[in-house]
Amino acid sequence: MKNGKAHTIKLADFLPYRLSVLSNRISRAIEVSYQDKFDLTMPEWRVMAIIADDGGLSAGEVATKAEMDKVAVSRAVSKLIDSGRVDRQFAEGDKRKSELFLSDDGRKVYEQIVPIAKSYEAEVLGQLSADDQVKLGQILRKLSQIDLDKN
Amino acid sequence: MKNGKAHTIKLADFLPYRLSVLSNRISRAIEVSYQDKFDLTMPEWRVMAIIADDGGLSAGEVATKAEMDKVAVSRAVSKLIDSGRVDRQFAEGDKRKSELFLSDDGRKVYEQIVPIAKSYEAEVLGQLSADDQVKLGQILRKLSQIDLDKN
DNA sequence: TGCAATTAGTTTCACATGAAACTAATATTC
DNA sequence: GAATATTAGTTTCATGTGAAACTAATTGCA
Repeated sequence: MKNGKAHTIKLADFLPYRLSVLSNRISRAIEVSYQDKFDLTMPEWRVMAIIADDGGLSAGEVATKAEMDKVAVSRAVSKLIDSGRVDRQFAEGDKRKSELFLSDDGRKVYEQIVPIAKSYEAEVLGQLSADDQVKLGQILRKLSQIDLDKN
Repeated sequence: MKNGKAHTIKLADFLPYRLSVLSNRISRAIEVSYQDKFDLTMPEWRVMAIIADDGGLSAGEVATKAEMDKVAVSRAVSKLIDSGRVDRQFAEGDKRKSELFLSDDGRKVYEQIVPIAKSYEAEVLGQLSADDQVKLGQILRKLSQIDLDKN
């Protein structure tokens, strides 16, 4: 996985590009499967998935957990509230802070999308041996610790 | 790397999500490093990288090689021509078909970005042992063969 | 206790992008 | 040779998103 010359690059061998193309292809396929059916974008899906796992989170906490920009979370939450899939209260101790929950509708949609999403994941993982699946998990865990800020 | 219950999902363990977050973080870091400095977007960079490797390609061929949408390639090419980094001719045998080349300016920009991009790649790969780097390459190659269209 | 700094989340503006429709050129068929 | 289908690439329109600025509420400090 080495790129030869110092001043040329082969995108096909460039790790960031390969990761990006693969990831986009997988994510896009999953998104296409639910976006029309449920009138739901990927940011909205991710917010729902975080809230389903842990009701009562603030928008800021969702942003942190989902590794999403707070603006994106804010927009997704607004749309989810408008569509009746998420309910919002404000914390008693801090009126700025929202507390987000899936509504009944939201949970129904969530529970319908989960098996779809999982079947895609299974299909992807099905390309790999059990050993390679474990290995991939380990590698992704290591890589996800990286801090690439160059300040 | 298994998600337990059939109707719930933990994003943190969901492979497509993990790939997406990791990939976006890496790609974003690289993009930030050149976009202001060179007034260049990621689609433009990718087009340049493909053309640098193989001058005289058509826009359609670039789209195929870069796994990019033809509209995105068209837009990137237009901007690269406007900024004087790419030259375009049209094929003698087919006036619809463009033939794209990096200009001198384009090649200079390209040669400045390549080491930056490679240093990010090296930093990412530096998180892994040599064995794991090889393994990751194998796994990505396998996964990239997947066809997720569900028609 | 009042004021400045900080925080939680929202909105604005400009630009990017997805989807569809379009133009011009070529290939195919009759 | 003409008409139709297809291809290469572009443009239009609507929506999403990045960056910055904003509002309201809370915290910290003098």
